[in-house]
Amino acid sequence: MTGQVRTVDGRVAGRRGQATRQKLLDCLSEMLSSSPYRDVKVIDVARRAGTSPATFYQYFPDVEGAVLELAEEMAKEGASLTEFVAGRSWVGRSGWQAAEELVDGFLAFWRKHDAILRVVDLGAAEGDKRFYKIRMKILNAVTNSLTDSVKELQAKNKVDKDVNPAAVAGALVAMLAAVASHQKGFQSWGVKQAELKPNLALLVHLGITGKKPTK
Amino acid sequence: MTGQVRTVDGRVAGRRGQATRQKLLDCLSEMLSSSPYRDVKVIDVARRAGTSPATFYQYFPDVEGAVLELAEEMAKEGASLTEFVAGRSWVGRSGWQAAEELVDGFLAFWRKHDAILRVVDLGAAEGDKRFYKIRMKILNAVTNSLTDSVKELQAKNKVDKDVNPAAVAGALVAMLAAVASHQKGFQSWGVKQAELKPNLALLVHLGITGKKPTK
DNA sequence: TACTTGTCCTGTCATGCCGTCAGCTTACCG
DNA sequence: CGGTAAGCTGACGGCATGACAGGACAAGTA
Repeated sequence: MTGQVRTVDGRVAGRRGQATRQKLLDCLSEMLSSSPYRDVKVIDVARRAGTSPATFYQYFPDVEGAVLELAEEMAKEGASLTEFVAGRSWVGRSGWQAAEELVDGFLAFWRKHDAILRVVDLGAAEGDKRFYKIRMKILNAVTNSLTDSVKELQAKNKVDKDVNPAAVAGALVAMLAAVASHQKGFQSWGVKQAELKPNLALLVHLGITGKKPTK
Repeated sequence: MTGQVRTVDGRVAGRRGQATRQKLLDCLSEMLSSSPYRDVKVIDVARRAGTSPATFYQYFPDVEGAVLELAEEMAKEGASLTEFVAGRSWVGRSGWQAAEELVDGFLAFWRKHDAILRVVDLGAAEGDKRFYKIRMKILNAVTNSLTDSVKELQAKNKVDKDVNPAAVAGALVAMLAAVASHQKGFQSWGVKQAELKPNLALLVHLGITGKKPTK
């Protein structure tokens, strides 16, 4: 599709160029993890990458542009979240297992990419369509899959008709995302990591099936 | 307690000073609603308030400092969220009503303060203890109240013993907060405002009581 | 080896925001 | 009316931004 990586002024980036570009992205990612988004400056990223601000501007229009690039990378990896939902059974013992694995996978993914996800979340909440789309891309796979699960259960009369599958699925996914980005916050309520997971799985199971899980 | 409002250099602010200070806060609030947090500059806020940057720095150490002030204001108002939970019964028909009203109140509060809440969320997620505390202050009231409700139901053997009340309450509150800040996002999944609320209430009810509501 | 070509990087510069200070104006009080 | 403290701003050094032209470098060619 897009194929070649291009600089801001239109040239195609070669081997060396792509390396510097990637190094800048890596350094930006580190900076995002260690300092507030608002304080991440082009000059700092460039310095850390052992290059100059001018070089940065050759590959990205601004900090936000580079962040979008990072986010796209992550979104690709996020496709793997689907495997925790697609084609799973939500009845009986396997339903509980599905819930547990979904929670596990979600929290792990979020923890791994927390810095960039914070920024994506902010951008999306501020109404920036580019960030919004990326957030969708990550969450859609899971949400749609869960939506289908609920619809199926509805068809079998195992879930009430007045439940809106998309609303429930979306809310559960939002819950997982929110809990994941504030994982530390739960410790101050006296909730430990290990305790959090089964309780989240319980909520997911309850939400999808309307019933308590059989463990 | 604190009593007087003070300038950065230690003087007490009088009538006129407080007015300017408040005007700066108001303008900052507007700016936060209309442009990305990263792009909110002191000079813009000052200009909008019809004053100079130097004046801004007389009352606030920086943009973040002023935002904290706004957040504190909001947190005070957030205390009113308690009324949607404290002393409510979660059994039978009134349980459903409690869930519905909690969801309603929460969404309304979030929609009203979305701009500042975005920033507080970001700050908290980035590990800034000041923002973190404010977020706590708002959510704690609701979370603790819900936690108590679950504990009560557990004491009456209406909820399983292996449920961690704090974890469930925290997760539900996080869900409400997350859904509230991405309300627009749900529309692209084909979920309308009006449909969202009852489904959220359902999830809350399921989470607290473990049972489907009787409407 | 010398020359050419296109990629890659940086020095430099105009612009604009940051954050501080000295100093001016305004309000209040005896 | 003079003193005092509050209130505001112009001005300034410092730093980030973003654009450009030109130098460094690698690879291919003769």
